[in-house]
Amino acid sequence: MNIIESKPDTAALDRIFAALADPTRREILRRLASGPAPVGELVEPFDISQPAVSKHLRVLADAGLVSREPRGQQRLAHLSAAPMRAASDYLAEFKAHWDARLDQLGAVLAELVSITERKEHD
Amino acid sequence: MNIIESKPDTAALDRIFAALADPTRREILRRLASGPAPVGELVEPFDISQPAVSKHLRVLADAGLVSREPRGQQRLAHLSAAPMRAASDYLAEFKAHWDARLDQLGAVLAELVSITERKEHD
DNA sequence: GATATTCATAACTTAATGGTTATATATAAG
DNA sequence: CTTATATATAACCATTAAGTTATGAATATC
Repeated sequence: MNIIESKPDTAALDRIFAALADPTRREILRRLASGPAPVGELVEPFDISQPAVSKHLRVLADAGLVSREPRGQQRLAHLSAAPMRAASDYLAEFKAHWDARLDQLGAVLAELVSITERKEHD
Repeated sequence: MNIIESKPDTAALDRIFAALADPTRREILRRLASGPAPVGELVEPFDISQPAVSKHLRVLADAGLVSREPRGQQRLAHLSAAPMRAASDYLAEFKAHWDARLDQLGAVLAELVSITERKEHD
């Protein structure tokens, strides 16, 4: 079986979605999108302790969403967005359904067209 | 502020991602993608109790991912995928980062910068 | 080498999650 | 009207999660 096309094992999706379910972690990811940062810098914007941020970073790293790079006495966190693709691919399976209202709209339009056509045939 | 373009409040994203973080719930959603189903039918494929499934359905409903329709003595669960769009939109912010080649390029550039800086300090 | 800085880890608390069994409620069927 | 079926809810248990404070380990600085 082709690794490239294989579906991600569900445990990986578990970790990715769980990591994304926390607003602090999403903020951290957003910050990292603009470049790597040491832990201290990631603590600043939040009203939580440094160990709390370190724990969030561990959750993100376990999900594969950040990598760590020792840099002197600090440890830079890098965004590693690749696993998000698995999450995005999962959601894409439902795209057809979240356009359902468009489908409904389509039905309404079809009905209107139908009515219009009937009128035209009067 | 335009409701249509407003970003989803973070609590909504919390619930959506958390709902998606459980493999049983993802299986339920996949089943519902092929049409509404009563609770009993959703229990069958799993080795867990009916109340457990009812609780999963409540989590999914709280996230807006399923709606319930009483139908006689059963309660049909319908997929309601619209909120997934918010999750998908969130992930889309990172698309530029999850391309593997861009990641590698980024790493290479970082390395070059690192080397350059070291040289500058010589 | 002593001290400061940066971060991780340990130990703990509280709350949330996912499961269970037992039971209640509502509708359907006899 | 009684009984069966479908589902929800309650009460409980074990595990995980998110936070805390205290402390340890590694690196930088004086």
